[in-house]
Amino acid sequence: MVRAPCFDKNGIKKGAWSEDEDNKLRAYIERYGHPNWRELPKLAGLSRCGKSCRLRWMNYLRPNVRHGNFTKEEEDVITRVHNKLGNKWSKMAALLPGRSDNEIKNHWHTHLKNRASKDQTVLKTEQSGSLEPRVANPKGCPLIETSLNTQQEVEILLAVLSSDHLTSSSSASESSPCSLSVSDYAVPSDVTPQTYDTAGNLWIEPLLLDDGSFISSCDNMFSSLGLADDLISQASLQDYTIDDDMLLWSS
DNA sequence: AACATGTTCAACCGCTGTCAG
DNA sequence: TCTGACAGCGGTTGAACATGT
Repeated sequence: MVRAPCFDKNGIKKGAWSEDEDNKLRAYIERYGHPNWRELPKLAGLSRCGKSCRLRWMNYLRPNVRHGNFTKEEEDVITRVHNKLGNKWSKMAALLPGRSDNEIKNHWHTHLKNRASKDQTVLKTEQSGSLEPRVANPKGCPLIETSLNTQQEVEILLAVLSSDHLTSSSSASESSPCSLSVSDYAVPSDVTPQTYDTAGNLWIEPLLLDDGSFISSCDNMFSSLGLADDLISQASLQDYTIDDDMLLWSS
């Protein structure tokens, strides 16, 4: 299921990697690292281009890379992130240790895409005729947009809490405010992706930042939002607005 | 058994973002 | 500010394998 090896006009080999090539690449990187992919193949004695070496290393040879079936949890992460961000395979890979962006992309196209489109159809069918905002849907995983501070206007994506923790303020101002209470549960010190709290009812997705990094703990999350500890411990965070499918919030 | 068609996934390709000079 | 080199990303390809006729 791989491309047959061949050589281009410059003598650069293409196609499937042999075991010998893998061994050379692995041995070289383990010894010297990969400060310069372009130079690496020459130094490692490989007739490959730097890109090909990088791809081979990142997808198959680097330590801890995992292959084989995706778990239900992994598929859930992929589906949710795809719903929010689209084809951001590298961001998904960052959330799934040991999985490469290429593998996630392949898995999406071969297994999850059709399933997701079916789900969308069902969701639209269920939603038709209803004026309920998506935040009311417990599994709707609403997006929350915010900014780190007023200067930066850095939008971060939150896909934070199940809407069990989001309650509409019924008095309904025109902007349809919601409150998000963080006082009802203990904030775990190390919330990893796909984590439930001890009560089993808090689900937190890691927070994806514009720079591609993500926040994987509550402490990290709240500090990044500029929330003081005492506020975290006691407050209901007010002044969200619902805009279309999103919760909007400016710090 | 032979062929056609569909599926899977490793690898390639082109583009974009970043950074140093 | 511009330019070139480089790394990384995401779309696409194509060959092996699986399944159907």
